[in-house]
Amino acid sequence: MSTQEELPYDVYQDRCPTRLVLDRLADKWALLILDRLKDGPVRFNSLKRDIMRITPKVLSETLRKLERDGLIARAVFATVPVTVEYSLSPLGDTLTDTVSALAHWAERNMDAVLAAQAAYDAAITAAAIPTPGLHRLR
Amino acid sequence: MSTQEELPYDVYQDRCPTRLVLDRLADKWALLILDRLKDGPVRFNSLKRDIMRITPKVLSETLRKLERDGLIARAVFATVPVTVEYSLSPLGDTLTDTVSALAHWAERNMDAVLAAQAAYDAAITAAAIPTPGLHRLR
DNA sequence: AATGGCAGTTACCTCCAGGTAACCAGGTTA
DNA sequence: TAACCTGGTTACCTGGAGGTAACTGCCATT
Repeated sequence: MSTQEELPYDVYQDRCPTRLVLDRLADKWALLILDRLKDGPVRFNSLKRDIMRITPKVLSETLRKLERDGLIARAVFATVPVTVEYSLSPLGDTLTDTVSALAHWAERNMDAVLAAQAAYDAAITAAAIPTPGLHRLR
Repeated sequence: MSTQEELPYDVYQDRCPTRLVLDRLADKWALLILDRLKDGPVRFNSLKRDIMRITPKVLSETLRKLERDGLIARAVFATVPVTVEYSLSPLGDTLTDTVSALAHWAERNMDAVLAAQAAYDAAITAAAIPTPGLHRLR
Protein backbone atom coordinates (compact mmCIF):
# COMPACT_ATOMS: atom_id res chain seq x y z
CA MET A 1 0.00 0.00 0.00
CA SER A 2 2.69 2.48 1.04
CA THR A 3 5.66 3.19 -1.19
CA GLN A 4 8.54 1.87 0.83
CA GLU A 5 11.15 4.56 0.28
CA GLU A 6 14.39 4.33 2.15
CA LEU A 7 14.29 7.06 4.76
CA PRO A 8 17.11 7.91 7.15
CA TYR A 9 14.64 8.06 10.02
CA ASP A 10 12.68 5.35 11.79
CA VAL A 11 10.12 6.33 14.38
CA TYR A 12 10.32 2.86 15.92
CA GLN A 13 13.93 3.44 16.88
CA ASP A 14 14.69 4.72 20.28
CA ARG A 15 16.94 7.80 20.02
CA CYS A 16 15.55 8.75 16.62
CA PRO A 17 14.75 12.48 16.50
CA THR A 18 11.39 11.64 14.94
CA ARG A 19 10.33 10.36 18.33
CA LEU A 20 10.52 13.92 19.65
CA VAL A 21 8.36 15.19 16.81
CA LEU A 22 5.88 12.38 17.32
CA ASP A 23 5.73 13.36 20.96
CA ARG A 24 4.93 16.93 19.96
CA LEU A 25 2.19 15.80 17.61
CA ALA A 26 0.87 13.25 20.07
CA ASP A 27 -0.58 16.01 22.19
CA LYS A 28 -4.25 16.81 22.57
CA TRP A 29 -3.70 20.56 22.63
CA ALA A 30 -1.32 20.62 19.66
CA LEU A 31 -3.76 18.62 17.56
CA LEU A 32 -6.63 20.94 18.40
CA ILE A 33 -4.58 24.04 17.67
CA LEU A 34 -3.40 22.76 14.30
CA ASP A 35 -6.95 21.77 13.42
CA ARG A 36 -8.23 25.18 14.40
CA LEU A 37 -5.69 26.92 12.18
CA LYS A 38 -6.77 24.88 9.17
CA ASP A 39 -9.11 27.57 7.84
CA GLY A 40 -6.80 30.55 8.19
CA PRO A 41 -4.98 32.70 10.77
CA VAL A 42 -6.40 32.91 14.27
CA ARG A 43 -5.55 35.24 17.13
CA PHE A 44 -4.39 34.13 20.56
CA ASN A 45 -7.53 34.95 22.47
CA SER A 46 -9.68 33.49 19.76
CA LEU A 47 -7.87 30.19 20.09
CA LYS A 48 -8.21 30.45 23.84
CA ARG A 49 -11.96 30.89 23.58
CA ASP A 50 -12.52 28.21 20.95
CA ILE A 51 -10.45 25.46 22.50
CA MET A 52 -12.40 25.22 25.68
CA ARG A 53 -10.54 24.67 28.96
CA ILE A 54 -7.13 25.41 27.51
CA THR A 55 -5.25 27.77 29.81
CA PRO A 56 -3.29 30.74 28.46
CA LYS A 57 -0.13 29.19 29.84
CA VAL A 58 -0.51 25.89 28.02
CA LEU A 59 -1.72 27.63 24.87
CA SER A 60 1.29 29.92 24.88
CA GLU A 61 3.72 27.06 25.50
CA THR A 62 2.21 24.83 22.85
CA LEU A 63 2.18 27.61 20.28
CA ARG A 64 5.83 28.32 20.90
CA LYS A 65 6.78 24.67 20.48
CA LEU A 66 4.82 24.42 17.25
CA GLU A 67 6.43 27.61 16.01
CA ARG A 68 9.88 26.32 16.87
CA ASP A 69 9.21 23.15 14.90
CA GLY A 70 8.22 25.26 11.92
CA LEU A 71 4.62 24.10 11.86
CA ILE A 72 3.03 27.45 12.52
CA ALA A 73 3.94 31.09 11.97
CA ARG A 74 3.46 33.97 14.36
CA ALA A 75 2.69 37.42 12.97
CA VAL A 76 2.52 40.57 15.07
CA PHE A 77 0.55 43.59 13.89
CA ALA A 78 1.15 47.00 15.43
CA THR A 79 -2.52 47.70 15.94
CA VAL A 80 -3.82 48.96 19.19
CA PRO A 81 -4.10 46.83 21.13
CA VAL A 82 -1.50 44.66 19.47
CA THR A 83 -2.78 41.83 17.30
CA VAL A 84 -0.98 38.50 17.05
CA GLU A 85 -2.02 36.03 14.41
CA TYR A 86 -1.05 32.40 14.28
CA SER A 87 -1.23 30.57 10.99
CA LEU A 88 -0.09 27.33 9.46
CA SER A 89 3.28 27.37 7.76
CA PRO A 90 3.63 25.53 4.44
CA LEU A 91 5.13 22.67 6.44
CA GLY A 92 2.27 22.68 8.90
CA ASP A 93 -0.12 22.71 6.00
CA THR A 94 1.15 19.32 4.86
CA LEU A 95 0.00 17.95 8.17
CA THR A 96 -3.44 19.34 8.73
CA ASP A 97 -5.51 16.92 6.72
CA THR A 98 -4.07 14.14 8.83
CA VAL A 99 -4.35 16.01 12.10
CA SER A 100 -7.86 17.04 11.29
CA ALA A 101 -8.87 13.50 10.48
CA LEU A 102 -7.50 12.30 13.79
CA ALA A 103 -9.04 15.09 15.82
CA HIS A 104 -12.47 14.51 14.34
CA TRP A 105 -12.38 10.71 14.13
CA ALA A 106 -13.58 10.63 17.71
CA GLU A 107 -16.61 12.75 16.86
CA ARG A 108 -17.63 10.38 14.09
CA ASN A 109 -16.98 7.20 16.06
CA MET A 110 -17.80 8.19 19.60
CA ASP A 111 -20.87 5.98 19.84
CA ALA A 112 -18.93 2.91 18.75
CA VAL A 113 -16.22 3.67 21.30
CA LEU A 114 -18.73 4.16 24.11
CA ALA A 115 -20.41 0.86 23.19
CA ALA A 116 -17.05 -0.93 23.18
CA GLN A 117 -16.19 0.50 26.59
CA ALA A 118 -19.51 -0.57 28.04
CA ALA A 119 -19.11 -4.09 26.65
CA TYR A 120 -15.57 -4.33 27.97
CA ASP A 121 -16.51 -3.13 31.43
CA ALA A 122 -19.48 -5.49 31.56
CA ALA A 123 -17.25 -8.43 30.68
CA ILE A 124 -14.74 -7.45 33.35
CA THR A 125 -17.44 -7.08 35.99
CA ALA A 126 -18.93 -10.44 35.01
CA ALA A 127 -15.51 -12.04 35.37
CA ALA A 128 -14.93 -10.41 38.74
CA ILE A 129 -18.18 -11.85 40.14
CA PRO A 130 -17.76 -15.52 39.29
CA THR A 131 -21.03 -17.30 38.66
CA PRO A 132 -21.20 -20.42 40.91
CA GLY A 133 -21.00 -23.63 38.95
CA LEU A 134 -19.60 -21.85 35.96
CA HIS A 135 -15.93 -21.89 35.28
CA ARG A 136 -14.76 -18.54 33.96
CA LEU A 137 -11.57 -18.00 32.12
CA ARG A 138 -9.67 -14.71 32.31
CA MET B 1 -13.78 21.28 2.12
CA SER B 2 -15.29 18.99 4.77
CA THR B 3 -18.89 17.91 4.60
CA GLN B 4 -20.37 19.71 7.56
CA GLU B 5 -22.64 17.04 8.98
CA GLU B 6 -24.38 17.77 12.24
CA LEU B 7 -22.69 15.59 14.82
CA PRO B 8 -23.73 15.39 18.47
CA TYR B 9 -20.08 15.64 19.51
CA ASP B 10 -17.63 18.52 19.38
CA VAL B 11 -14.03 17.92 20.33
CA TYR B 12 -13.58 21.62 21.02
CA GLN B 13 -16.06 21.44 23.85
CA ASP B 14 -14.82 20.88 27.32
CA ARG B 15 -16.65 17.92 28.89
CA CYS B 16 -17.25 16.27 25.54
CA PRO B 17 -16.44 12.55 25.71
CA THR B 18 -14.51 12.88 22.47
CA ARG B 19 -11.87 14.71 24.43
CA LEU B 20 -11.12 11.50 26.29
CA VAL B 21 -10.76 9.59 23.04
CA LEU B 22 -8.56 12.30 21.61
CA ASP B 23 -6.42 12.02 24.70
CA ARG B 24 -6.08 8.30 24.12
CA LEU B 25 -5.10 8.79 20.50
CA ALA B 26 -2.83 11.69 21.30
CA ASP B 27 -0.31 9.31 22.80
CA LYS B 28 3.03 8.39 21.29
CA TRP B 29 2.80 4.76 22.36
CA ALA B 30 -0.77 4.25 21.22
CA LEU B 31 0.03 5.68 17.79
CA LEU B 32 3.05 3.41 17.38
CA ILE B 33 1.09 0.34 18.48
CA LEU B 34 -1.78 1.02 16.10
CA ASP B 35 0.67 1.64 13.28
CA ARG B 36 2.47 -1.60 14.03
CA LEU B 37 -0.78 -3.59 13.91
CA LYS B 38 -1.60 -2.23 10.46
CA ASP B 39 -0.19 -5.24 8.63
CA GLY B 40 -1.76 -7.97 10.73
CA PRO B 41 -1.81 -9.47 14.24
CA VAL B 42 1.28 -9.09 16.38
CA ARG B 43 2.24 -10.78 19.64
CA PHE B 44 3.04 -8.99 22.87
CA ASN B 45 6.74 -9.59 22.92
CA SER B 46 7.04 -8.82 19.25
CA LEU B 47 5.50 -5.40 19.87
CA LYS B 48 7.81 -4.96 22.81
CA ARG B 49 10.85 -5.67 20.68
CA ASP B 50 9.77 -3.59 17.71
CA ILE B 51 8.71 -0.47 19.56
CA MET B 52 12.03 0.29 21.09
CA ARG B 53 12.23 1.55 24.68
CA ILE B 54 8.61 0.73 25.44
CA THR B 55 8.40 -1.02 28.79
CA PRO B 56 6.16 -4.06 29.32
CA LYS B 57 4.17 -2.09 31.85
CA VAL B 58 3.33 0.76 29.50
CA LEU B 59 2.75 -1.63 26.61
CA SER B 60 0.35 -3.70 28.68
CA GLU B 61 -1.52 -0.63 29.94
CA THR B 62 -1.79 0.95 26.53
CA LEU B 63 -3.00 -2.28 24.92
CA ARG B 64 -5.70 -2.64 27.55
CA LYS B 65 -6.93 0.90 27.01
CA LEU B 66 -7.03 0.42 23.26
CA GLU B 67 -8.87 -2.87 23.72
CA ARG B 68 -11.37 -1.22 26.04
CA ASP B 69 -12.05 1.45 23.45
CA GLY B 70 -12.71 -1.24 20.88
CA LEU B 71 -9.77 -0.31 18.66
CA ILE B 72 -7.90 -3.57 18.99
CA ALA B 73 -8.76 -7.20 19.73
CA ARG B 74 -6.88 -9.60 21.97
CA ALA B 75 -6.77 -13.27 21.07
CA VAL B 76 -5.29 -15.97 23.28
CA PHE B 77 -4.11 -19.27 21.81
CA ALA B 78 -3.53 -22.31 24.01
CA THR B 79 -0.15 -23.07 22.56
CA VAL B 80 2.81 -23.74 24.75
CA PRO B 81 3.96 -21.31 25.78
CA VAL B 82 0.72 -19.38 25.46
CA THR B 83 0.42 -17.06 22.46
CA VAL B 84 -1.41 -13.75 22.65
CA GLU B 85 -2.13 -11.89 19.47
CA TYR B 86 -3.23 -8.30 19.19
CA SER B 87 -4.96 -7.15 16.04
CA LEU B 88 -6.92 -4.20 14.78
CA SER B 89 -10.67 -4.36 15.20
CA PRO B 90 -12.84 -3.18 12.32
CA LEU B 91 -13.20 0.09 14.22
CA GLY B 92 -9.48 0.40 14.69
CA ASP B 93 -9.01 -0.33 11.04
CA THR B 94 -10.90 2.87 10.15
CA LEU B 95 -8.22 4.78 11.99
CA THR B 96 -4.95 3.31 10.85
CA ASP B 97 -4.42 5.19 7.63
CA THR B 98 -4.66 8.40 9.62
CA VAL B 99 -2.55 7.18 12.50
CA SER B 100 0.02 5.80 10.15
CA ALA B 101 0.23 9.06 8.24
CA LEU B 102 0.79 10.96 11.48
CA ALA B 103 3.35 8.52 12.85
CA HIS B 104 5.39 8.62 9.68
CA TRP B 105 4.99 12.30 8.83
CA ALA B 106 7.93 12.99 11.11
CA GLU B 107 10.13 10.59 9.18
CA ARG B 108 9.36 12.32 5.90
CA ASN B 109 9.71 15.86 7.26
CA MET B 110 12.35 15.51 9.91
CA ASP B 111 14.94 17.53 8.03
CA ALA B 112 12.55 20.45 7.61
CA VAL B 113 11.69 20.35 11.31
CA LEU B 114 15.34 20.26 12.34
CA ALA B 115 16.07 23.21 10.07
CA ALA B 116 13.15 25.15 11.52
CA GLN B 117 14.34 24.45 15.06
CA ALA B 118 17.85 25.59 14.25
CA ALA B 119 16.57 28.79 12.65
CA TYR B 120 14.27 29.49 15.60
CA ASP B 121 17.00 28.91 18.17
CA ALA B 122 19.43 31.08 16.22
CA ALA B 123 16.92 33.93 16.13
CA ILE B 124 16.30 33.62 19.87
CA THR B 125 20.01 33.61 20.64
CA ALA B 126 20.55 36.63 18.39
CA ALA B 127 17.77 38.48 20.22
CA ALA B 128 19.22 37.58 23.61
CA ILE B 129 22.61 39.04 22.70
CA PRO B 130 21.64 42.50 21.46
CA THR B 131 23.94 43.88 18.83
CA PRO B 132 25.19 47.31 19.98
CA GLY B 133 23.84 50.12 17.88
CA LEU B 134 21.10 47.93 16.53
CA HIS B 135 17.67 48.10 18.03
CA ARG B 136 16.05 44.69 18.12
CA LEU B 137 12.36 44.12 18.32
CA ARG B 138 10.81 40.99 19.80
C1' DA C 1 -12.10 55.07 38.49
C1' DA C 2 -13.28 50.94 37.07
C1' DT C 3 -13.96 47.50 33.78
C1' DG C 4 -12.66 45.02 29.76
C1' DG C 5 -9.99 43.59 25.62
C1' DC C 6 -5.39 42.67 23.78
C1' DA C 7 -1.42 38.91 24.50
C1' DG C 8 0.64 36.84 27.21
C1' DT C 9 3.97 35.83 31.89
C1' DT C 10 4.97 34.28 36.53
C1' DA C 11 4.94 31.70 40.78
C1' DC C 12 3.32 27.94 42.85
C1' DC C 13 1.73 23.36 43.45
C1' DT C 14 -0.12 18.85 42.63
C1' DC C 15 -0.66 14.59 40.70
C1' DC C 16 -0.04 10.80 38.01
C1' DA C 17 2.08 8.97 33.61
C1' DG C 18 5.64 6.51 32.89
C1' DG C 19 10.25 4.76 34.16
C1' DT C 20 13.02 0.99 36.97
C1' DA C 21 13.50 -3.35 38.36
C1' DA C 22 12.14 -7.39 40.28
C1' DC C 23 9.02 -11.07 40.02
C1' DC C 24 5.10 -14.52 38.72
C1' DA C 25 3.88 -19.32 36.51
C1' DG C 26 4.70 -22.98 33.31
C1' DG C 27 7.40 -25.23 29.82
C1' DT C 28 11.64 -26.09 26.79
C1' DT C 29 16.15 -26.25 25.77
C1' DA C 30 21.34 -26.59 26.67
C1' DT D 1 20.27 -27.07 37.22
C1' DA D 2 20.34 -23.05 35.12
C1' DA D 3 18.92 -20.11 31.57
C1' DC D 4 15.41 -18.57 28.41
C1' DC D 5 10.92 -18.47 26.19
C1' DT D 6 5.93 -17.11 26.66
C1' DG D 7 2.91 -12.74 28.61
C1' DG D 8 2.54 -10.19 31.57
C1' DT D 9 2.07 -8.01 37.06
C1' DT D 10 3.69 -5.58 41.11
C1' DA D 11 5.81 -2.16 44.11
C1' DC D 12 8.14 1.84 44.22
C1' DC D 13 9.47 6.43 42.90
C1' DT D 14 10.42 10.68 40.52
C1' DG D 15 10.08 14.47 37.02
C1' DG D 16 7.80 17.46 34.78
C1' DA D 17 3.44 18.47 32.31
C1' DG D 18 -0.13 20.98 33.13
C1' DG D 19 -3.59 23.20 36.28
C1' DT D 20 -4.72 27.60 39.32
C1' DA D 21 -4.71 32.11 39.90
C1' DA D 22 -2.82 36.40 40.01
C1' DC D 23 -0.49 39.93 37.47
C1' DT D 24 1.75 42.84 33.57
C1' DG D 25 1.17 47.08 30.41
C1' DC D 26 -1.29 49.62 27.23
C1' DC D 27 -5.40 51.58 25.49
C1' DA D 28 -10.57 52.27 24.91
C1' DT D 29 -14.84 52.37 26.66
C1' DT D 30 -18.45 53.18 30.27
